[in-house]
Amino acid sequence: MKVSREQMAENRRRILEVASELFRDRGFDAVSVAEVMKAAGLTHGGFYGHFSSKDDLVAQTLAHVLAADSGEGGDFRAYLGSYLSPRHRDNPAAGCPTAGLAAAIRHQTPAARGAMTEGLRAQIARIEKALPELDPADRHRAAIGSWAAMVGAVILARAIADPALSDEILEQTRAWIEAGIKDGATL
Amino acid sequence: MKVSREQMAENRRRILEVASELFRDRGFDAVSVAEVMKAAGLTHGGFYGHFSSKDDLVAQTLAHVLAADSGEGGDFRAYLGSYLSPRHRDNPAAGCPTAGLAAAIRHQTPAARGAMTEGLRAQIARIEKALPELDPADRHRAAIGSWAAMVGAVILARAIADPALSDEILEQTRAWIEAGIKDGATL
DNA sequence: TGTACATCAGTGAACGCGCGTTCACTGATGTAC
DNA sequence: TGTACATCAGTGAACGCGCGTTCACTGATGTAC
Repeated sequence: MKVSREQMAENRRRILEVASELFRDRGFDAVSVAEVMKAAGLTHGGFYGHFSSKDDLVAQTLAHVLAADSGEGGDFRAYLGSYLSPRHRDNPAAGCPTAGLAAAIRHQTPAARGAMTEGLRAQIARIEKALPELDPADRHRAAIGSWAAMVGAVILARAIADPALSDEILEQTRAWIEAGIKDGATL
Repeated sequence: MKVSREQMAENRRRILEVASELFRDRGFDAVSVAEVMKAAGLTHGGFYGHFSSKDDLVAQTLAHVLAADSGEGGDFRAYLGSYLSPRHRDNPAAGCPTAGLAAAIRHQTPAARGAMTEGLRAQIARIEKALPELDPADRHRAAIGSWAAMVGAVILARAIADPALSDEILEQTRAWIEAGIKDGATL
C-alpha cells in the first residue's frame, strides 16, 4: 500500500519525532526499531525505506532534535530555573536531549558524534547570547561552565534514588550557577 | 574443578574488578556476562555461582567501585585538574565511575540506584572536606555545583568529535569552578 | 597423620528469546497517453 | 478529463545472531574418621 509523497515525508518526520522521545526516555539500546515504528503507527518492515540502519536512525534523530533545540534565546535565569527543575528531571522524553543522551553518544557512530558536536557548539553560543552583561572572555567561560553544571546536575539528579537529595542537587546547582554569573569581575 | 575458598573469593573480586572497567569503558548493555567472565579468566557458566543475575552484577559492581572511590582527601585544586584532564577523558575504563555510568543508572535496578545514591552522598561530603576555607553553607553549595560541573564536563568532552572543543570544555569548566571557589563571599 | 568420600566451584553445551535486518508481496499513487 | 499501467511505500513472515540463563558433569577441596 503505497502512500503519497507528502504522507511519506510526514511518516518520516513522525518516526524521527517518536524516536527522539523514546531514545531520550529509555536510551538507544533499550528501544527497538520495531518499537519506534509501532509508536509512529507503522510496521517494522518499512523502516529500511526511510533509514539505512538503526545507527542511521540514531544519527538522524540526534541531528533532528539537536537542531530543533534552538529554543529560548531569552532570559538565562528563567531557562536555568526550568532546566534545573523537578519537572524537567522527571520528564526525560520531553526534555533536553543532551542531558538524556550525551553519555550514550560516546558509543555511537561518527555521524552521531558529529551531530552532538554541532549541537554543543550551538548551545554554548546560545547561552553566551543570553549573558550579554558579561565581557566576552568571562561570557565564554560562564557559558561552558554553566552548561556543564546544568547537564551534570540533571544527570545526577536522575540517577539517584533519594528524592530529597535529588531536589537538593538541582537547587544547589542552580544557586551555584546564579552566583557564578552574578558578578563577571570575580571570574 | 572446585577451587579453594580463598581462590573463590579472589575470583569474585577479580570479576567485580574487570566488570567495573568494562562497564565504565563500554556501558552496561554493551558488555556481556560471558565477556566479563572471560576477562576474569573464567568461563561464563560459573557466573551464577557468584551472582544471581547480570543486574545483580551491575548493582554489586557499582557498590564496589563507588565505595572504593574514596581517593584523594587532599587538595581540591589538584583533584579538579586531574579530573578535568584529557588523560581522564580518554581513559574511561580507569576513570571516575560516576562520569562513565551515572547516566545509565537511570535504567538500572533499585539496588544499583541505591549504590549510586550513597556514592554521590559520599562524594559531596569528600569535596566539602576538601574546601575548608569556605563557610558551611557556601561549602555545601560549592561542593554540589562543582561536582555537577565536573561530571557534566567530562561527559560532554567524551561525547563530541572535535578534540579542540573537547579540550576547551575541560579547560573552561576548570577555570569556571576555580573562580567559583576562590571567593566564598560572592556566593 | 593418613585415608575415603561428600561437597561444590568451575566447565561448556544447550535453551529460548528478542533483536536488527531481509524479502516476496500488496495495492494506492501518479504518470503517460 | 479519463483510462492503463509502472512505480514504490508499507506489510508481515522469516532469517541469523548474540544474549542471559540453565544444567549435567568434572575433579579438586576439605572434612569425618
